[in-house]
Amino acid sequence: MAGSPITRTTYTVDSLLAVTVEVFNTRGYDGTSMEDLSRAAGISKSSIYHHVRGKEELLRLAVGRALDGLFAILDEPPAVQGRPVERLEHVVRRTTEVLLAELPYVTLLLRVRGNTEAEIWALERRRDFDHRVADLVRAAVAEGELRADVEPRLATRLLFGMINSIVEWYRPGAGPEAVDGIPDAVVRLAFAGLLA
Amino acid sequence: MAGSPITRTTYTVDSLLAVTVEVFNTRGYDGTSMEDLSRAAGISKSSIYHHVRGKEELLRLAVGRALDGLFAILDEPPAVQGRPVERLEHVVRRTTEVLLAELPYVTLLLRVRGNTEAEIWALERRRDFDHRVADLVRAAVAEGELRADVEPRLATRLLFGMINSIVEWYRPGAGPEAVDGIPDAVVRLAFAGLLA
DNA sequence: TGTTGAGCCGACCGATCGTTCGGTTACGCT
DNA sequence: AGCGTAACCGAACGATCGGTCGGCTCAACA
Repeated sequence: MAGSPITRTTYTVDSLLAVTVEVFNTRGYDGTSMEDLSRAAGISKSSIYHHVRGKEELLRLAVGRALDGLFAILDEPPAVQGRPVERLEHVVRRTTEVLLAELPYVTLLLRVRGNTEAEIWALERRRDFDHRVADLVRAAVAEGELRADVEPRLATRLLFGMINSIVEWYRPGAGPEAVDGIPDAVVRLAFAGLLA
Repeated sequence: MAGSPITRTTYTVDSLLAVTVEVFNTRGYDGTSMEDLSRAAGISKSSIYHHVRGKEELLRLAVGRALDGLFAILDEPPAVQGRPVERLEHVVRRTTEVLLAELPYVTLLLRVRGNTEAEIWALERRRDFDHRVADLVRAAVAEGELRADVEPRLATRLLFGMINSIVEWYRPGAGPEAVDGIPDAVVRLAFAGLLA
């Protein structure tokens, strides 16, 4: 009932967004001009305005997609039932997986600083996500499952700082097997540390 | 032989740089106009060009300062002698301390993406730093002091991703005692993990 | 006290910014 | 075949960009 089964040469909002996010991530949002986008998309600058209201809407759509993926994790069954430490491990592993699956969108999300209205909205949703994870860490500490000599809020920040830093260096390419090792490594280092 | 001992109301390159870096960090480098800088510094736009060649030189000076602080760590005695795992722990702790001490400059450094010449130069120096730390991790693994089931390069990236993420949330204010806890927490989580 | 230059200024430059607008093309539907 | 409109275009808009220029001010010094 949707798109034609034949060749598709025209842009949808989604396919335009995919091109846009790549440019945003390499040039930076402020460093990207609408002409940069038009050149990357292969259509004229003014044609972009046929699909979206403007530059900031492209940003809002992109970070919204990343946030939707991350928040969906918190509603997955293993994230809402069981021992807190196991729920936390699930969230940690799945967050890493979603970050890798939606890499360009999450990358853009993590670079938002809050200068425009869309960015402030994204920061608020991110903070909400962080708070819900911090609650999980607190619960695990209360159960005696996690060390109590590091503040839960601080531990949460460092933990997700580690996960989020993946966007700084990971580039897909080799194959799907390269991805699989990363969530495991994250969970191991996060819970058991570097020491042998 | 240097500056007059009396009141100083005029700008030096350093004091101008301090103002500049704050603006760069809140607005972003591309999002900061020279008029933004002139407004924050309280002098006219053209006066800035009396102190520096232009916008990019301000960026180069700022990230250079951050890099100098980080590289100095690798030359400290505890970083060059002793068991690899102890040398690594020293580098981890000191990197966290330098990051906190030079917070605005390191923050700016970590946001560089490599679009201008100054940014490419900064990225190259960062990569050099990372490689030297990764060598340390490899040495510790070879000695059997660190777990061997996570690739040294990956472990290094995640470890320093955790440290570097501090710039995303830490804001000085409360007092010096708030800072002291962070390097300890980083070392504990990095080497021993979250588990109780 | 006359001179010098560091420090600063307003006015202005060409280029580029995000956006708008009127108009053209070509495909889907009847 | 003919119509409607999604998709696209070139040209231009005012605003703002980073940077330049000639000149002003005033403290330091000979």
